[in-house]
Amino acid sequence: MGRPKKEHSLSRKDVIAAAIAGIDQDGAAALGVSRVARRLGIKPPAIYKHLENGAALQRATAITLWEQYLIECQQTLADRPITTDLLKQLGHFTRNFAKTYPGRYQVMMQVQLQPQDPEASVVIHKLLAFLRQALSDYTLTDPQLIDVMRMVNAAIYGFIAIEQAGLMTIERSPDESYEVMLAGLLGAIATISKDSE
Amino acid sequence: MGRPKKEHSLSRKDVIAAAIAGIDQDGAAALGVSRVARRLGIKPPAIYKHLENGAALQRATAITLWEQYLIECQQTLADRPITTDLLKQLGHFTRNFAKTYPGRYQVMMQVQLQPQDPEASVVIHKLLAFLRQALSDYTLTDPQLIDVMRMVNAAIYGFIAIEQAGLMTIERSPDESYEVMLAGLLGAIATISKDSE
DNA sequence: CGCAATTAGTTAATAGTATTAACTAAATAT
DNA sequence: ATATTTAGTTAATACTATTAACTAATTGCG
Repeated sequence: MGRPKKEHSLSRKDVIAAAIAGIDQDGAAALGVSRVARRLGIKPPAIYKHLENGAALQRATAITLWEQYLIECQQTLADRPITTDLLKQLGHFTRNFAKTYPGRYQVMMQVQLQPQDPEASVVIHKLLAFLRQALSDYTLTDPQLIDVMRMVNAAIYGFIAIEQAGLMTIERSPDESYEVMLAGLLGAIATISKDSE
Repeated sequence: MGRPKKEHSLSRKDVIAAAIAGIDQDGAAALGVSRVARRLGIKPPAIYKHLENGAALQRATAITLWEQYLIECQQTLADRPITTDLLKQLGHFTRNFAKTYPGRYQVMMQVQLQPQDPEASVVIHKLLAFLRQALSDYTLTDPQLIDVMRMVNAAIYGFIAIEQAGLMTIERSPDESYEVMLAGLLGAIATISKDSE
């Protein structure tokens, strides 16, 4: 038999949603053709009707995760008063996000997006726009902003990776340590910003 | 037949060396039980006589790569005059290393070392000692040094990942951009160092 | 020396993964 | 009503990791 029998068949979106649900339940390793198919109650080859192959499934899922992360981040920061600076709040949101959804965060950081892919390009530009807003205190050109995004993302990722690996050492609490790093990043941004004067 | 016939059998070191050779030739994906066994001319199960399982093979290989990276780095920086500051030179060496050995660098950054593992612990402490030397201009406590290593490693990794993914944008050359980021990191280190006064 | 234990392999089997090809039935569109 | 498209199927191929059972060569020892 070809199709099961009735009505509503699945879409690309459903596949990605199932992938994300799987990641939340079973970790980043659940992001594969077979695992996702099993969760949807279909056979693995059916996935190929919706996505080119396993790598495309990974990329599409990672892009969706970045989009959802950004939306959540914007909502969270919108509620809070604008007393402390936004970069620190962004840093804390991200660390929190990584703790709540370790699988999602791992996928976001490990799956390499392809800038040729228009979907990836769109979400990257959204992230840049948000970062510019969060850094409105600083004067940054577009390329400087990209430098900053790289550095911020990377530093936060590195911190979280080491923290989750249990590599944190005794003498200072991770919370404190994280504050110090975020402050350091602000120092770095100031340096970059000053450079252009 | 059990053993092939004669003399010299393989050691754990040989297995790891073969893994590294495979990574250099075919990329990080070559770091698997089957691929390494094929390269050694033995059957996959024989690998388990030298390493507990596939994950252990990955970790042991990553540790060896970090050790070799450190040795190369020390040699390279030892030759040069100490005119510019060492952190920048370390940054440039690392970016160069990643360009020369993309597979090795990917493995080093993606394989999570386990701090319980004494071998991993040893190499981490060696890296810290080297970084302290490179940052002798700054006054840093031990935990601050760890903060700095996190940040430096992560920022450089993020930069390189984005560069290798082709995500670099037009307006500024990657070289310039990298300089700016390293300068930013120095600013961050200064901030961290000042904090303790 | 000779025998036992260890070592480093083997083969065979299980189970999981991705992927392609050929097919089919339901839904859709002309 | 019929043809096409869609979303699935099954079957097959080809990898991957891992375990169990076995074996032959080497090593250690009385």
